[in-house]
Amino acid sequence: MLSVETLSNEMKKKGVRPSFQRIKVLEYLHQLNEHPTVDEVFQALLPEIPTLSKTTVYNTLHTFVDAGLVRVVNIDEIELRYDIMLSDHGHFQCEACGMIINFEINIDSFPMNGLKEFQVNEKNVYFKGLCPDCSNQLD
Amino acid sequence: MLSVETLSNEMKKKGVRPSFQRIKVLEYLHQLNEHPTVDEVFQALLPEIPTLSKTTVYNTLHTFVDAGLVRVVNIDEIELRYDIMLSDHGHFQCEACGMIINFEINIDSFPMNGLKEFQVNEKNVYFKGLCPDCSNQLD
DNA sequence: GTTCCTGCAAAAGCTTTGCAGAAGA
DNA sequence: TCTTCTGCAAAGCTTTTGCAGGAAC
Repeated sequence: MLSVETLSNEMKKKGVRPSFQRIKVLEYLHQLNEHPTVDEVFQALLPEIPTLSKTTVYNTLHTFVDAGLVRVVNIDEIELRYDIMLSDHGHFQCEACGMIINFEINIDSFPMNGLKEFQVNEKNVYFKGLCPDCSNQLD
Repeated sequence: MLSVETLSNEMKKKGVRPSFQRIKVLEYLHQLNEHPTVDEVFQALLPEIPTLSKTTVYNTLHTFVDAGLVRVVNIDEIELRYDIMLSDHGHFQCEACGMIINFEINIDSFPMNGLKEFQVNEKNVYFKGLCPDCSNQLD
């Protein structure tokens, strides 16, 4: 559990003003360590912040993405998801239960052709399939 | 330019009835060889098929995806895109002009950990950055 | 005092659903 | 005849925008 000061400093370093709502959103992303949708963040914080509005969650997540505190994960075909883990990694989504996990992957070592003159700023890898639990249940 | 028979056979092989609208959509995907959105397909075919409805484009693309004739590309954060190229490849999207290109990539050779017990059915790689043209214009 | 943040309400945009008529097997 | 396909209209959902009040600097 990260302290409020740690979270505040993380934001200040990126030029984001640490409001109460923003601290709570960032705290939630850190402790969940998953890939929530906007609505999941909103629903999770609503009991603690009854006056919270979904607009604020949108604003906050956009601010975080712009500041480089959070990454957008574009696996789900309906809703955007947000990931606090900024280092290069892949995502795996189970087609049965929908869960998303990170996995280590060395993206720089990819053998690729045709991008020699391109300036690559962002690399994303996502796989889909069945997680072990769902795979066993289907047997 | 693929003939109507070739396109029809491609559909029949996958159990899709080759209607006029479906042939036109598949023909467009083949000849464009890019990654259009639903609306781009719709706008492109509207002059030729003035009675075409966007619902039909949605229906057709869903049918194609279900039949394995087309893949969904999930790069753009707003709209879904459709790709006629079924072999493994990566996508690169230019952050300035928005264009999307395919690039060769040997996904099976990825060094990865943590997915040993997972059944992987689909692999996606997309990069973002600047294409050579936009990169030069910014200099 | 000025700028930034929050959150309600409304709008916008993409996608899906219901359904009736048309087309095809 | 029976199933499938098309396309209009309406609904559903996620996300964005406008704006007014409040908080922070």
